[in-house]
Amino acid sequence: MKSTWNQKVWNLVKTIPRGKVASYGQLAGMLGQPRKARHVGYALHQTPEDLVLPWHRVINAQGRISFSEHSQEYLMQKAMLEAEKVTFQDGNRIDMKVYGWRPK
DNA sequence: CTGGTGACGTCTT
DNA sequence: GAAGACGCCACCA
Repeated sequence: MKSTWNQKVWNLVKTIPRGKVASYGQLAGMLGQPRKARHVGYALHQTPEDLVLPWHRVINAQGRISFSEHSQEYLMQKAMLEAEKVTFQDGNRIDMKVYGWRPK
């Protein structure tokens, strides 16, 4: 099977350690395509239901969840992160200095 | 092939 | 700090 962009993204997201978070732009940069940050998010949106991914560990460059605060997705993602001991500042922002994934 | 869409990022007011 | 404009390009109809 040919490797599509989506599959590369999914494969990378699977490597994010528990308790850490990464931004869309950061993931895109790891794939050698810093300008495709938007497509990282798009790829996650296209994730099949039978594929289990730690998608909740992916946030935007602002350290915020990209969903609306009123959405069910936002609440679920936040809950998943807090379950991994990831705390929020001001109730809705993540401190990237502390929880940012720093791969070597 | 063409066009619309969009879990984003960066620059400019 | 906040808000708007623009660029980016994979995927789908």
